[in-house]
This record gives sequence, structure tokens and C-alpha cells, in this order.
Amino acid sequence: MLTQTAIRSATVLPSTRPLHAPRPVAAAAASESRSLAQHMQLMGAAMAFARNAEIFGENEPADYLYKLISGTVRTYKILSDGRRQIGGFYLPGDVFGLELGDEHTQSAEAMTDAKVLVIKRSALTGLAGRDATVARDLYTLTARELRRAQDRLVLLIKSAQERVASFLLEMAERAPHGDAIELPMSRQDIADYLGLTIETVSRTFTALEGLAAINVPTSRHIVLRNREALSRMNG
Amino acid sequence: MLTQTAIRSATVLPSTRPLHAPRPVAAAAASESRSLAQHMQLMGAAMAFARNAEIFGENEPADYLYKLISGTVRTYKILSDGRRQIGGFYLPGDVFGLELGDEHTQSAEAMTDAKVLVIKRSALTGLAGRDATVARDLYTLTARELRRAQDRLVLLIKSAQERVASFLLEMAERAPHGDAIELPMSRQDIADYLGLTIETVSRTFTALEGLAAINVPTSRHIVLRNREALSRMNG
DNA sequence: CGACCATTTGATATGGATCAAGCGATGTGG
DNA sequence: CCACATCGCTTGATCCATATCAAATGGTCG
Repeated sequence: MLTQTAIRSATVLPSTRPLHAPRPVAAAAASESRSLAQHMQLMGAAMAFARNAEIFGENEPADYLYKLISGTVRTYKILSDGRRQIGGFYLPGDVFGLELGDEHTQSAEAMTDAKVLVIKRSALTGLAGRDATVARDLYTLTARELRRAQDRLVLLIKSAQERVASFLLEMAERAPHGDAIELPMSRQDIADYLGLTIETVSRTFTALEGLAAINVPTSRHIVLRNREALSRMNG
Repeated sequence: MLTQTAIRSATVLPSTRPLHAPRPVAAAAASESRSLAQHMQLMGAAMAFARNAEIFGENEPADYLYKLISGTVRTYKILSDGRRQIGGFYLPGDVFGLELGDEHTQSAEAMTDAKVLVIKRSALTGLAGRDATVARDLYTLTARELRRAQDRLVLLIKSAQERVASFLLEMAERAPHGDAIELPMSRQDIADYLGLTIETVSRTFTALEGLAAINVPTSRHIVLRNREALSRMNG
């Protein structure tokens, strides 16, 4: 039913490249040195997803890999009683939906209207078997995700203030508009990312503002006023 | 200084295979179909580590990959104020020390006396470039670690009882001696794995015993008495 | 046997959750 | 274009799960 929503709200866009892609074998032969990113451009179909539309669901077949072109995406897992843990936030250029097995272990939703390159996994894994560059790129992406997940594990044993400070520094790092951060996600998303409640996130923002570490001109717009201080309270 | 300890307490064992391994190129040519495990056997040096000896430290060069032969190992990260998050527990057969970059992002210690196969990373990555089987095995191991880390993220938003129940089920799964679990780790290790304190872990064991879900004949020996109940309180 | 260390148990404190209003921005229908 | 409903966020009051502090117990090794 969530999938229905996704299908209904998703639109196939005209691809930026001709859709009559070269046949697999020829492509592999001709492309030994092409990067994963280039292959995805060639093989992927661009799709648009509306805000809050589901891109894929946990336990669905993981037949595709996704590369974000524009907008922002969240992945998450939900427990039986509704608690939600956000696995990650993805920004343009990021790849998500990487899976070892043949089913997704998380769900993915567009946080804002988003355009996504969708690539058949079978095509890519086949290619990886013949092209070491592609294989290495896939490995690198997976290893990077692993490192992020391990860093999150550490984050989740910290205090609320430490978690929020870490989060803000991470966001500033990833969307580098100087000290001004435009948050694409709601307080609920942040809370579910950090393992806190929206009330605690909100109160912590207020507290950090009181400490002159940040400014919060509007709820989605944060200005880092003292990175030093944020880093110090980082654990 | 921790490294010193590791070096002092580590002993090079006679390898189970001749140390004069075939030269790389020849090996690659002859081994297109050998698995990663077989290559590690051939190329690895066996080392012994005493209980609590450090195998590698965070921020040290990640020049080697490790495969546990016997004993048990923990990996962890430490925050500036001493809080510790255990990244994982490793049992015989498990591979650890996989890194994307050239430095370890975690430390590793033997929890019990342990024997470990140590393989030069450069040898393995070189091999992976030529042998797709090895590359795929490395990828699989990394992807599996990723999945575990993502599952841990969910665990860390659960209640203490849910975390302990999950932990016991995971241990029973991994060391399958029926319903009897021999824990190789201390309460402190469990606490740092689950993001709890030793007191809470201890009290939760007692509570689960009160609920007839487990028996705790000795502190390191747990018997699952009602898996059904444990699964139900799993979140 | 005695010292030591890990574990359990008990008493109390506290950070963050929960419950409950209030507030401000956004959008809708009249 | 305004009145009002809605939604997301903030703020306030209270509660509770787990941390912290402290002591007792038990198992291990010289």
C-alpha cells in the first residue's frame, strides 16, 4: 500500500541520455575504464518522487540501485510498535538502496520532491563482474555506508546535547553553505535519526541558542555561530 | 602504549601452511577460482593474542586484515571521556579489521586467548583486482558488516529489556549450542555493546530469569528457557 | 585462607520521555 | 481577502527508565 503510493506519485522523466543503451556485452567491452557514476548515467532511468513518496519499502525485492539527482531522501526501519529509526539522510549525488541480499532491509522516502536515477541491480552486478572499476566503486560506496553506520552507533550512546551538536556539524559538513544550514527534514526526522523525541530536539536547539552556539531564525534554518563550542560538546 | 601491550603479548605461531607462499602473479593465475578464505589460509600468518591483548588500535595504519581462528575478539571505539562503544563481537571464522581508508576506525582486542590469521591488506586488494571471486568475497563481508551495524542502530533505540533479549537471541544464533550460551564477554562488554550500564544488564538478566525466559546458572552461562517470550519482547 | 575482581542487589538521582498547552506559519473555503 | 482549521514546532509540568552511588555477595587464584 505504501508501494502503491510510491508508484502513483512517481513519474518517469525523460532520461538525460538516450534510453537505447548499448547492449551489455558491448558496453562492458567498451567501458573498462568508466566509473560507476558514468555507468549509472548511461543505464539509469530518471524518476521523480513527490515529497513523502515511498521509493522502496523494507522487504521488497532489491532489484534497483538509486542515485539521487536532486532533492533529499531518508531511509528508515520501523519497529512493530511504530518506533522508527532513520538509517540515513541522502543528498544529491548520494547512492542509496545498496543491498547484500535480494530484499531491501530499509525503506526509502523522498523528504522533498526528488529526482532519482534508478539502475537495475542485475545490470550493475553483471558489469561489476567484468569491470573492476565498477566493482571497486560499489565496494567503496558500501564501505563508506558502513563507516557512517559505525559512527552513528557511537552517536547513539551520547547525551541529547552531544547528539544534536554532532548532527548539526555533520549537516554543515555535508551541505557546505558555510555556517548556514537549510534543514530538509522535520523535527520528527531529526528525532528519529538521533534516537530522541521531537520535544528533546526542540529544547536542545533552544538550549544551544542560549549558549550562543547556534541561531535558529526559522525552524528549518540553522546558523552555526560557534563551531568550536559544538565540537567541544561532541563527546 | 596499548600497541606495546599487543606486541608483547602476541606470538607468531607456526603457520598451518608453508610461509614461502607462491609469488603473487603466479598465485593469481593459478587461483582464479579460489575463495577469499582459501587465499587467506595461503597468505596469512597465524598469530596468538592473550586475553585482553590489543590486536590493533584506532587510527593505526590498517595494513592487515584479520581472520579469527579460535577465541573471541571485540572491536570498539572510545570517546574522549572514556565511554566505550563496542562495534562487534567476533567468533571463530569471522573476519575483522576491514577498512575503507588506510587507518583503522576502531580498536580490536582479544576477549579470550585467541589465534588469528593476519593477512597483508595490500596483497589482498591486489589480488582482488585480478580475481573477481576474491573481490566479491570482500564485498560480501563488508556488506554483511553494514547490515549488522544497521541492525544495531535499531537495537540502540529500544528499551533495556528489548536490547538484552535481542542480544541473547543473537548470541544463541551465532554460537549454536542449542539453548545454552557460553558468554565469552564480561558484563561490561555487554553493557558497552548495548549502550547500557553493567548494573542495568545485570538487573535485566535477573528480571528475565524472574519471567522464566532464561536461566543464569553462572554469570557467563545463560540458558534460553523461552525463546518465544524473548522474541516477543524484541520490539 | 585471604585478597581481589566481577557481579548482583539496593537506594537515590536525573536526563529525557510523556502528557498537555500554547504559538506561529501555512493553506483553504467562504 | 479574511477567518479559521491545520500542522509543525516550542514550551511547560510531571513521570519514569535507567544511571549513579554504594554495599553485599560470590567466584578465582595465589
